[in-house]
Amino acid sequence: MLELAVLGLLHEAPLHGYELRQRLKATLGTFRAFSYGSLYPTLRRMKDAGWIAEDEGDAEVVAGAPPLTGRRGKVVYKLTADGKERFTELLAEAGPSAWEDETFGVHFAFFSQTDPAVRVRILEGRRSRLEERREGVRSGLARTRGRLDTYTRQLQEHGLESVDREVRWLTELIETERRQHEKPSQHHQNGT
Amino acid sequence: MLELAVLGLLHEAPLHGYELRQRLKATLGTFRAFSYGSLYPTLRRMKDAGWIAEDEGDAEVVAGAPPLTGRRGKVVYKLTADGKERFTELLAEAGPSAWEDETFGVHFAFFSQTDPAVRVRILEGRRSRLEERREGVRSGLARTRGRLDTYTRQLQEHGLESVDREVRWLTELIETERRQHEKPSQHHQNGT
DNA sequence: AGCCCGATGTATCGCCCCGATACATCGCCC
DNA sequence: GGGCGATGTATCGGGGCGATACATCGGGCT
Repeated sequence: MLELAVLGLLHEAPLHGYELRQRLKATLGTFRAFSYGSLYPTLRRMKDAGWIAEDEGDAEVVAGAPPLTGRRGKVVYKLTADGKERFTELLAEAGPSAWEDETFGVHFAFFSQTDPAVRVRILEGRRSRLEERREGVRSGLARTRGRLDTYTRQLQEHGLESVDREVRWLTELIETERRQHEKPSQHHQNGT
Repeated sequence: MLELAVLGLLHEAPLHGYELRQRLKATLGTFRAFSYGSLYPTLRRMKDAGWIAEDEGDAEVVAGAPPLTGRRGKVVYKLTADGKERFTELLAEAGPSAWEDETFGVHFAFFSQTDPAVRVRILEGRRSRLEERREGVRSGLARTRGRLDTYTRQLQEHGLESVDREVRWLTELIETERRQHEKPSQHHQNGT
């Protein structure tokens, strides 16, 4: 997951760890943060795998700064060719894991780099996943009607509404996608 | 976390692992599941710590079933005295960790066993945590206005609305709590 | 009668991520 | 000249998750 996010951010510009984290927060918004405790090890893993590389050569971007005594300084990372390939690969995969809570958000954040058909696939997958969950909670609520204390019931209902809200959001997004999808070719409606 | 949840569920009745998981899903609703991969190790840890104990003696509840050749059978767990104490302790703590996403839900699920004053503390803590987050995202959105691509912006806005919705939910709950809090003794109504 | 399958049931393993913590420097204000 | 908050890199322990393995039970299908 973090791997995909890092790939996506570095795809736009080289960054160092700290900045990467800021961008992560800004890009993913409310639903995910990724601590340094995950970021740095991931960066190391990705470097070892060859997806990213240190970009020490461009350190002169900060040349206006003082001589830097013995200091380690920032480590700027950039995507390698393999990394770009890997990014494309991950974006195109879009398996069932992509409709999981956390994963979905990361995929969504990089939708502008994603193939339109894949976008729709992910949105629909996410939606049906949520619909299943909604049904599960609904039937559970119906089955235990009355036997639940106030707080538990309220928790369930609040969750239910949240899920429902996201389903409606996804539906809107899917419709928008389809509308834009129609332009390249002619109008043609498809079934399931 | 799981520890608190298990304590809470066993506080009502002895259960075995599988059933515990079902209850977990039914009680926590949409926001958390807890896999067996966490449950069983936790059960072991808690047993070692002395909070829970195997309740093999009551295995006769299923006495109607066949002789059970050499089968291991269900392992039913129940709370020990220490476990009950621990549960009460955890419920009363309600430190800042209790307003974190995952933790809050678990605490909330057992609100009916929680001291009213603590309930309000948790709800308010949770609310201010969310308000901070909301402000962060809001200012971030304002700062990067326009420079964001459609999808990233939409993700942020959706998240923002979700947070806002939960804040309103919490506010309602807090008001309800306060109203009930006002007549701790007897018939003495007329509120704010 | 024979068979498969899905629900019930316990358990482990490797991986990922988080929070806490440590340490160092920078720029700035007082 | 001192402190302090932001910037910056890094590690560690622990908890949770998904995948997986294995076993039994009840029921339905043929």
